[in-house]
Amino acid sequence: MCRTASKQLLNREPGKCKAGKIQDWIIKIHVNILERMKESTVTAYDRFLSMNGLRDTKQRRLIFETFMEQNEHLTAEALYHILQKDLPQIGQATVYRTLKLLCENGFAHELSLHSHGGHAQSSYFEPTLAREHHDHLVCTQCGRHLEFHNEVLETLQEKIAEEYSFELTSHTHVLYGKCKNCHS
Amino acid sequence: MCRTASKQLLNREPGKCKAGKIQDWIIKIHVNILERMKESTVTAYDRFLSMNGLRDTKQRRLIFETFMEQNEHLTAEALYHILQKDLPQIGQATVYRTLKLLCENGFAHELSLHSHGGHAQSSYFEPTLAREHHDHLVCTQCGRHLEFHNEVLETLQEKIAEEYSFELTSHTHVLYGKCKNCHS
DNA sequence: ATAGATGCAAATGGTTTGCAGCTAT
DNA sequence: ATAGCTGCAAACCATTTGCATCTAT
Repeated sequence: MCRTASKQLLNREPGKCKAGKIQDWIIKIHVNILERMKESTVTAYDRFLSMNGLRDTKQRRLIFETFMEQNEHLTAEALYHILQKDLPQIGQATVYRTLKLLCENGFAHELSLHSHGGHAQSSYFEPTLAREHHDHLVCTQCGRHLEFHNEVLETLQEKIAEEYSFELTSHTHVLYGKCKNCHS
Repeated sequence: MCRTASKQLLNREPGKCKAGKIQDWIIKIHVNILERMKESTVTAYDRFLSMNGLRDTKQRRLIFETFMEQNEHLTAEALYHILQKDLPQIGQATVYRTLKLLCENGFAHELSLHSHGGHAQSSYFEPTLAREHHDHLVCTQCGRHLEFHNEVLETLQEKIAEEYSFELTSHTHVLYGKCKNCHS
């Protein structure tokens, strides 16, 4: 049982044999890395504030921390509702202003996951943090969204940009369709 | 001179030699194909109207024709201004309504080329017509946009969708960066 | 003390909608 | 005749902004 390929490592119960121990280490290291990243993000945030003469206010700090804890993207409105639990008098404008600030400084980025125009539809925000870059699959029926990442695709994009002498800074890539549950 | 590679065919003056003649034919055929496509689009439009009990009004026809002549994507507003020259009393609402109708029925599609949220920014529309599918490169500095098409990328998207059991219907793929002129 | 941040309410602006009158069928 | 269209103006709605007030520095 302990001879199984490393591929299967992560499906095992920990501590059962040497492989189990290795798995424990891996998990420990992983958690550690995440912790460090979080720490360094907070540090980066502090440095960012002081370097730009921006004030460390109660609401700004709370928005930053609450937002960074999210591992799913969410709308400004949704974040606002979460924040209200901790600080009832917080204003929507402050949330929007702070989110914008975070986006402009690499702590967050904004996504438009709606397939097409219509009434203004709210955009989503996600923390840049420890998360790898990813793009999205959106179900046009139930609205569910999945994330995907494909290295070949990323490389391809860079090549295309190069071909047109573009200095690539970001991209939007959303695939729309019907998800497993929604196409009969 | 007539021995040049076919690659160079299109840069030559027509009718100078055999290759010139071939070029003339190619152009003729190409124009012909475009004509036919245009014709069949108009026919499809007529059929679409009658099959759905929709009326063939002056404004609807004009919007359709004017829009289909565009070979660059444009905003509803821009189209509205063009239309006003031919039919001054036309209303924005009619333009929006018709554009929506065209999108819903495969004659047009809508693009959001703005990198990120902010105030509602207008989306672009482009005729489906004879144009191949393409995606966009947008310069975040000067706003210029280029089109690109990459078959590998398209195939890759299909594979990704398949991997997640998604029935793909459309996608948004925009690369943002600085164009040749804008990055010093 | 004071530049900067906040909360409120009003403004924005692309797009949609209600409605009374118009027009293809 | 009548169901569908149109133009107008008002409504929508996510986001931004002006401003008086508050607060980190």
